[in-house]
Amino acid sequence: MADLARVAGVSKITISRALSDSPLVNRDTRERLQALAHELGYKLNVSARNLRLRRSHTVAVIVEMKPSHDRTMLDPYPLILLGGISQELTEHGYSVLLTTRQGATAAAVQAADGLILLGQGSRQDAVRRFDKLGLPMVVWGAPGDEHIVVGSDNRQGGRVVAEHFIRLGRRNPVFVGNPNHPEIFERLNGFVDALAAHGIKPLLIRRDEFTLASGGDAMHSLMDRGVPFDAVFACSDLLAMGAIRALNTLGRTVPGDVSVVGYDDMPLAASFLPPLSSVRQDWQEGGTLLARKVLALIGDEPEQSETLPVELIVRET
Amino acid sequence: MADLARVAGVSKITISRALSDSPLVNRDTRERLQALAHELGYKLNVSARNLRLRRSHTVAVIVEMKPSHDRTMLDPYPLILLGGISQELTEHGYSVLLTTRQGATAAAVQAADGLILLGQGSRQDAVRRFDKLGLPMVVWGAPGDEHIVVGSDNRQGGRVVAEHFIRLGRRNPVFVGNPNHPEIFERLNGFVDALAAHGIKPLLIRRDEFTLASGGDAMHSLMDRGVPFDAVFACSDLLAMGAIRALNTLGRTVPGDVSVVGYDDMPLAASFLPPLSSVRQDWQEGGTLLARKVLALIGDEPEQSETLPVELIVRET
DNA sequence: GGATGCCGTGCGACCGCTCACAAGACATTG
DNA sequence: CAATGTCTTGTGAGCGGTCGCACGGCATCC
Repeated sequence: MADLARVAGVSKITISRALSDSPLVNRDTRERLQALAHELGYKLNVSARNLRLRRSHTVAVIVEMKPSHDRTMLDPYPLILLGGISQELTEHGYSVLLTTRQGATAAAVQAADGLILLGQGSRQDAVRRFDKLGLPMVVWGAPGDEHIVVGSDNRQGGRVVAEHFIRLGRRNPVFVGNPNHPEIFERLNGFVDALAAHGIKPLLIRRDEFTLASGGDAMHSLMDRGVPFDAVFACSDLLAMGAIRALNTLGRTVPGDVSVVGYDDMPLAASFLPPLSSVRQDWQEGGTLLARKVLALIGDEPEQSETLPVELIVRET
Repeated sequence: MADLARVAGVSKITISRALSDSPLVNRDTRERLQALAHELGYKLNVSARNLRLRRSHTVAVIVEMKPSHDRTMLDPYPLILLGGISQELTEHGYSVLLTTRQGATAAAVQAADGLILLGQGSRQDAVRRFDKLGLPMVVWGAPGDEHIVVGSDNRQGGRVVAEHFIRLGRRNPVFVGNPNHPEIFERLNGFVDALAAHGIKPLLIRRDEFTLASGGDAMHSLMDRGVPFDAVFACSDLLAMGAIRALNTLGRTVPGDVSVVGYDDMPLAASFLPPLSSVRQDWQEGGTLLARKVLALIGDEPEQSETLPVELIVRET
């Protein structure tokens, strides 16, 4: 910058002002200096500016990346969140620093202006760990009192499925999933409450893995125990698909004998045989919202948790 | 750090050295200062260090994130790459700065010590754009002369499928995919070459989208044209699944009448009905390799392109 | 005419860290 | 005893920006 100043015949500070479009410098000078900087291929030193301004224009996104550990970062859908976040932050001149929980001790994270936590659903302790960094922070998941949380309305998700089953005349619904996970616990709650209004109490089959095998396994154990059931609410599409396959093998038809609803509405759900009914969340919007709230917090504006509506996509199952 | 130094009764530089485990300071002093720093909750100012050291310990990963634009960042599998990259970089004290091509002009990218490009397969021009940053750079994709590239052996991928078809006695194979994409072009080449050794010339059905619908559509157009075929090599699992569904609808059995092989071996492939044969790439290893090579380049060590072997998983189709 | 104001620009300091270099304490050597 | 070396610590500078404050030039006002 000193070089540039010498070439242009002005002082460093004028360059600095010109490049940041400050109205303090004369319009003509400003444009001349900007053109010159561009021409000479001048690149601002970000580290220097970060040091002086005491901010980094960076938001750290901390994800759970351990494979096969309830919902992992490698699931495609949570990743659309990342897309939404990235887009929104980029638009506002911020960068995304991607880390795992393990890597979050790395130096660069501490330099971030804000924090977004994804997929930490079942680990409130992990979330709390980041409190002490004292950074503006927004969390994806089920709302709680401790943090600013953005998430889908999982309770509504459970409710709409319950109402769907009621409408179909189902009387013995089953819930398959892991209620330790706060988001799924909410789905279960919504499901149970809405059914209770009709005097129905669903059966809970606890399954921690979100896999086809796990869904199939759940159906087998149900049949083995001889429990009567005519509807399955699986808290992921893969579980639902696994369940349907298993039911067919076991000689029960879907949706004839049993109705099945999944969660997330993954692209394949529509072309599954039979096409899978599923609850859709707006991940993209969620990401945008997460980003917007961190930015607001960074700008010292007050913010609050927010819940996004979900939509039941009724197909054949 | 000055404060810390005052409290500890030493100079700034001794603190600095102690915290970076420099052997220059006495072992006891070092441990005492480290303990003190930890106790007082001292956090190194990363921006200051970056400025002084003229490096950021950050690698920018540039992905293609536009939805529905050949392979997008939102496909799950390319994302395992990101997992591998992240893990390897974190282990070496580096951070991942995630950006899209659009966001890559943002200040922070220029501060990165290195660059990894993902999913820019069909846009060599885009890749070239980053050359002028003059940063150590590694690209995922098909090998070329211009850059250091890490990628799967797509040619081998095509070859093993060809050999598989030959072994099954198929004489009229079809390739479905987008040959404009360099990686897929390689698959096609390997496929064509291996078949040529047996005097067979496959048919190419050009499809740009990697969707079920597109796969089905390809089969319909084949049947409409009355072209005889007994094997389909689809360059993605979704295309393959769509093709199988369509073939069934059209009254042709898989694998009775037609053999089908997909690509990527996504988790659902194994539980598809019938279980899908597919070519598997080692994404995780690819990510690790990408990261390792950037780090080497950053450390001024010479590096070269590398190709990873693929594996044909033969299932029922 | 001098006081007052605005506009555009520049000087010097400083953000927090680490480098080159120096220097004191002590042991070793001839 | 001085010369030399090793070990440990400190001094001052500077990485490349931006902030507070000051300054000169010109128009405006009474």
